[in-house]
Amino acid sequence: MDDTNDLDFGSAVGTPVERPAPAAGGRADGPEGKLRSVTTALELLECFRAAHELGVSDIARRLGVAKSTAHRLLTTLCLHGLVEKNPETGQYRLGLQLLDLGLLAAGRFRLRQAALPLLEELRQRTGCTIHLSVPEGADVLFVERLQSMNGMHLLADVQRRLPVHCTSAGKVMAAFDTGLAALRRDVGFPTMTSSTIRTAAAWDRTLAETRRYGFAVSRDEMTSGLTSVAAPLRDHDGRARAAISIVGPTREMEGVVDNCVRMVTQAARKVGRSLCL
Amino acid sequence: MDDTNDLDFGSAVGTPVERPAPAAGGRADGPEGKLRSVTTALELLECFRAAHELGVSDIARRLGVAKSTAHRLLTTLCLHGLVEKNPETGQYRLGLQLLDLGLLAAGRFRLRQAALPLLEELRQRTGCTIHLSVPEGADVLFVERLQSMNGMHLLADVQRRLPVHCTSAGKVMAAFDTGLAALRRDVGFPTMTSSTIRTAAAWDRTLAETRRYGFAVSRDEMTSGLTSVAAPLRDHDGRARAAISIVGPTREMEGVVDNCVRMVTQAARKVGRSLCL
DNA sequence: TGAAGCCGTTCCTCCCTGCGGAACGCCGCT
DNA sequence: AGCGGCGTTCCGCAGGGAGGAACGGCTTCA
Repeated sequence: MDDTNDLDFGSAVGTPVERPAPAAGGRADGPEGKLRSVTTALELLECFRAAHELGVSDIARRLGVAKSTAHRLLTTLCLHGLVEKNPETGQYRLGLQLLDLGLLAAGRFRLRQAALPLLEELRQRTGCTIHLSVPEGADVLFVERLQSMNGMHLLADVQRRLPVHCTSAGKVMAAFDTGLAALRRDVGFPTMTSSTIRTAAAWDRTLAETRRYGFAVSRDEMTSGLTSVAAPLRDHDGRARAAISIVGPTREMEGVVDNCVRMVTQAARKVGRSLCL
Repeated sequence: MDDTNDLDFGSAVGTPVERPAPAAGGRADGPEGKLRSVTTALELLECFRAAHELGVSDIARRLGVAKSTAHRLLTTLCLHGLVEKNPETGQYRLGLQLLDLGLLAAGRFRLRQAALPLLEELRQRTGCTIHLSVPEGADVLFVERLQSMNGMHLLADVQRRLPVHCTSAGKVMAAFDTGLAALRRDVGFPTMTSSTIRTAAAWDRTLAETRRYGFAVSRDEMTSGLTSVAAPLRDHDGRARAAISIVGPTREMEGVVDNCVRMVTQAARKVGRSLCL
């Protein structure tokens, strides 16, 4: 039926994905469709792979359900904008909201895919651990982490989610995302080490500085003994959507920060370009 | 026509969903949605606007439903690939299938949007009616039609969906889409006028020729007295996804076909480029 | 170190929701 | 007119889908 998904997604990508195979295309009772109506709703959407516009009866036939059922599903999906009714023809077609959700998902995936090779290159050239992160609430979430031996004992217990104000990736994203910066200001600045930013004034100062330079450095602000350098990935509006960062032991980073800044900035720019952000 | 401006929702998402007390008949009809489970499933997807990865309990809280309900929804969505479970964190995130569906919708919409200004330009420069079409089954579907005075009486009753073998747009798409060509060959070649293609041999010959030239002309093949010229919009694989065509009275088109070919080809190329197909 | 608090997952029960079928009004075709 | 499509609405019945409790695994804190 479908499954001709030739979009080259992260095949060589790190984390695998738990997914128990698509429900075998046939009608009949899906062996393990748990929520009937949700399942048929999704099958309904799949129908639009075959045709651009479809009528109620047509869909009912394809799904093997009663006309009334198809109609009910369609109006529900319409309400949420996943499907639209073409007033000219009275037929239904995929809606903008679906496009919107798809783009939401796309952002995350394309990001990782486009970034990975460059992250790997960074790791090899620096010998440090490389992070790819996105903002989430008032925190930064590490989407990808390429570990290195260097200072591993310090990184071993690093979380996947950290407050935005004590990581270089967080600072650089907040600098180019006023919403994110404000969110953290509202939530407050928990202290992690003696170097952690702890006042709104210091926060704003840091952001202004970061905006000026275009990158951020965090020295012992999250974990003492660890330094990181980050550059933002910005979309067409200039808003930061992600960040790439290099993390290493502070004492080993001392002399090479400038070099790291150069490399991470360049990598971020490259990824941004390849994504047409 | 149905322009994208009248999307009344899109912000209808944030509604905190007040739960009717369990087991109490407090109707009060949910703010939206006829199918409860489908609606909450979609609201669930919307949750991922706020955060990249979410856990079961978190989602249950956001939706105001029981943990088990959220879990059931998630596993169902997982089965269809709209959501994935990150085995590392045990959390859920948007899945590839969603991206895929989004792209499906995107194709249709971005196409029209990108093409419209160029179609308008074509209409003004040619004084003819301009069509933007996509394949659908073994037919061609007109997604957009910019009417002109020219030969209006002939076009008045033109359908929105026509067999692929008797329109220039259909021929040019079939030429660069073997699946489409085969589908029409299977379905057969209904005769519309004396000029209509009526054998598989003629069909294949026409397609080969079209491939060679990169455009197609239909003279009286659908409606006698009407001539059209079409150029394809091809994706990165070279497969045709849509076509732009110029339609006019045969007697007025006689001398200007070459000109039309030039213009329609150029317009198609421009649209293709702006879509990064 | 043990208890308490999360978490995700499973099971069970009961009632409401969402199913199919029938009926309606509307078209285009014969 | 009659027929056979369409999309839409209504209704009654039953099974799907809701919540809640229980379980095992984890982290946290006293």
